[in-house]
Amino acid sequence: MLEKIKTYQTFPAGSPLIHAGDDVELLSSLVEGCATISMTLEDGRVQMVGLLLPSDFIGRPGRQVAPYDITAISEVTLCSFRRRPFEVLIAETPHIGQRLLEMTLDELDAAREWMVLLGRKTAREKIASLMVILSKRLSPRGHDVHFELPLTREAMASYLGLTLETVSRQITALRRDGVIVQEGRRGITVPDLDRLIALTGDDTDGGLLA
Amino acid sequence: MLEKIKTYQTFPAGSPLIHAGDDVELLSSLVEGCATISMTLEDGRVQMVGLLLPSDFIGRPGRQVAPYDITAISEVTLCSFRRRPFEVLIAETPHIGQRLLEMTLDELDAAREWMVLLGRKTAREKIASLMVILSKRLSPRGHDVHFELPLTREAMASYLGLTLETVSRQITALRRDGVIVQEGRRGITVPDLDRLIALTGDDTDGGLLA
DNA sequence: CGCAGAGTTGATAGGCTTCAATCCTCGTGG
DNA sequence: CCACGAGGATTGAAGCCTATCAACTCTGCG
Repeated sequence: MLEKIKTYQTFPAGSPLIHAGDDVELLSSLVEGCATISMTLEDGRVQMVGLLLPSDFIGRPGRQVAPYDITAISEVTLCSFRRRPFEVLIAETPHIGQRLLEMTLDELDAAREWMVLLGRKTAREKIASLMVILSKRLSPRGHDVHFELPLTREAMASYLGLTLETVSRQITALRRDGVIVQEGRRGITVPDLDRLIALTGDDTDGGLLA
Repeated sequence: MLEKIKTYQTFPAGSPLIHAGDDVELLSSLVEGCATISMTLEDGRVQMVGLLLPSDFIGRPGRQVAPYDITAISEVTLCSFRRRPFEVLIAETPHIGQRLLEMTLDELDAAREWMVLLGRKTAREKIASLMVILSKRLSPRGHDVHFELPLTREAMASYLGLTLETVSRQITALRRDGVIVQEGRRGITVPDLDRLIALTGDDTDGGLLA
């Protein structure tokens, strides 16, 4: 049934997909590429509050107005549904509603983990944490841990609550210490993931690190 | 039907209500008092990731293991339901599921707004933001803006990603500037709420400030 | 009265930001 | 084919905000 109302769209890198305050008529699933969720203060300071990778969902059933800016940072393909038919579908199929609640709870957990990072971690720990997150989401299973950074230094800074200079310095430091190996500007290999994880400052038992 | 499975319980200030990693058998609604949601790093640094005030919900349907510590910071009264019957109720009444999704989305929005605070705001802006939040939730409507701080300086520091000394200094500074008036250690009056809001750094148009 | 916990205030230090200059890298066009 | 340009990234120096360490004050209560 979803088949009937879905459409695919592709946007170039840098496209604003949604602007805070807009009326949102389309709910989407990110099929390919990478986008960011961000908020801006009065004087222009920006904080990224979410990173969207393939399989992530964009938009909220039951909410007309977008609370955040969403921007493509690589070429992005979306699979979109019009709001109304989708909301009807949810109302009729409790199972989908439950799944949506599950996803929202996961997002909430991720947001809270990120609050700990923003509030209490050092620059070094922040960078290590980001690398671990990206390793888990982008590195193919089973192989050596390797991935391409989908973010510029500026975007990383925005996500981590740092400046781009500090991000650059800390990445340089991690490379000097042999914790990561760089291939070109964006390629990252992690020779020993446990060593990287040890630098995140996270409590290694307490449940959340699934 | 909820009537049949609900029980009331009261806990003294300081009680740990839930410890991260625990199996949670009871879902609750906070009836009276104030509690905090917090996470702890390896070496003991603590970040509060949520503040629970009357009418807030504790626990997640469908999630057995608690991801956070929840602690009473004043005497607290909970209205609790056993997990199973409550989950059955949700499955049978889509309306409740929708309400739960609504509440979770609200929490997510609050968490993301807090990420901006933690990542980008100055100490001054953080304190001002907290005061505004507490004004909105604790000050009786229609009167002058006045409330009692439910948090110690340390708890505020934990919530704001600061130290308690910095919190104390900034509160002193706000009082010196006449933005707030203190009555005793905990009483706060805000003579001009707009002036306080102007100090939060928040963008005053873009949607989220409902 | 005196103690304990919460809060305030002061001095110092450190980590990150800011400002600035330079270096890469890659795509473009002469 | 290679020089050139522009945006991204790195590196350096200086300064500021907040943390840290420490002493002291206030308040309520046994």
